[in-house]
Amino acid sequence: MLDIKFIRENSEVVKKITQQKNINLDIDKLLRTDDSYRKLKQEIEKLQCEKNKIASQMKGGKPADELVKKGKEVKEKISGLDAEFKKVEKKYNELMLLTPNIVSKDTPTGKDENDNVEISRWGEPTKFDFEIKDHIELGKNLDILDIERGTKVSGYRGYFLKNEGVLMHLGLMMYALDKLVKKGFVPMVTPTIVREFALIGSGHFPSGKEEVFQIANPGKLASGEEIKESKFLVGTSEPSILAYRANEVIDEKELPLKYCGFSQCYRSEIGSYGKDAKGIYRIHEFMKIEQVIICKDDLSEADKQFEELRKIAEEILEELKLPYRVIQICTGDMGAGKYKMYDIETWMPSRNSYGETHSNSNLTDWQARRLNIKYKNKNGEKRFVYTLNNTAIASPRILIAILENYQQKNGSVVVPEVLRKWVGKDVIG
RNA sequence: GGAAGGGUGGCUGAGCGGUCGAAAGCGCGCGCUUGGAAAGCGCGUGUAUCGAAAGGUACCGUGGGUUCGAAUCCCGCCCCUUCCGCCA
Repeated sequence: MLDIKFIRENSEVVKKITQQKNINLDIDKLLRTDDSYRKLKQEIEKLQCEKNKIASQMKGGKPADELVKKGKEVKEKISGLDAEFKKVEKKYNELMLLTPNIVSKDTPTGKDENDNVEISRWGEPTKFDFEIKDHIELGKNLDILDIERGTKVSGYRGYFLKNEGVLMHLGLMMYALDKLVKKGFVPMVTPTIVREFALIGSGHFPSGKEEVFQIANPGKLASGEEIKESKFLVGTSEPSILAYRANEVIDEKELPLKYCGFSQCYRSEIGSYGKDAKGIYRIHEFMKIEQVIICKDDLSEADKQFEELRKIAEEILEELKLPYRVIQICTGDMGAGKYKMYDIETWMPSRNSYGETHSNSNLTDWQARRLNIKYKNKNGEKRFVYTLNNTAIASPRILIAILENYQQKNGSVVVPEVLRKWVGKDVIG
């Protein structure tokens, strides 16, 4: 969310960014709603003042008929206006939740992913002097990945990891976790089942709701039991970590807060049925270590943390010796809440291209406003915090890059050095 | 799953229809006292929103209702605690 005052005073800026982010939202309508929201509120407050005065005249003494009558009249007026106010307030809140964050000055303006800008590259696409196999074939031959039985059991986009596939998958998690803990991040195992407010807070709701699996629908079951509240499966531990601090005021001394969340992640992938249909690039569930930083509302501080998050992800890929590039995401490809965003893409030989493995975002106070997370600064003022996040590692997608880049002519796969401790061998196969 | 009791300010906790934005204690801040500190004493100490200000309004888990008037009464929901049962 943005500050409504900011929207009032900079409506042209907000309109422009709404358009640049391809968001279907009428800012003028928001402003009109805000206007009637405030007018109605003031009217109601005036009446409430009257109501309170009448009531206080009756303190102690016996109710005077005349006053009771007057009080009733005021009450009716209030309830009339209140119905109207509730409607306007609801609309206002809906529109506010859809309002996008502004973006950093260096964010490229663009329509879609084709306008993203590559800003750096590490390593060269791996060269092979033999015919390469893709991760599906490698995984099958080495008996570490079974997609056929995965779909048998789980359906489209299902998979099993087996043997060294599992050791590598979990080894990646432990490797990343270990690194982050050493860098001072607080490790967290977070809920993957969350209430709606967490997803509204992170900005995954209301737009993007179809991306999320809902696992409880309010209503009566055939058994007669009643489900009273919706529950959802998170697509990343970010919503859980942020909601962990919802409605809190954090002491400035505690900042920046650095968390790394470990969780299974669920994505419905509705709207991308035909996309990346093969292999384990686009799947319904995966594991991820996510980095989250909560810092004070200072752009240069946030930028520093943002770059730090990026550096950690790069360090991980470099230690895994996987070629990657960093892309700066343009306005049209960015997501409503983002102020600045990089994707890191890792070289995937079978795709003959880089594939997204990390996503790094600075949301400034856009999430903090939704979740009501503040900090108290040295002057005793309460300010909304800034929030940032980046992937540390997400698997099994990263296994595509590892298996394919590390494959050898005989079909075996060399285990990246940093993972050998967990896999227990140098070569698979 | 059964039974009971609860959710009040940074914390503990009183209030159970008007005098309550809310006692008291702790904590915190300022001052007095002191060689300095502790103790003691005095004063202050929630948030949001509208307003230039005076001041208004809202908030006692949350959403409704009753009432001239609700922290207090009634209902839904969320959460917590205790006991029993079941269980990875």
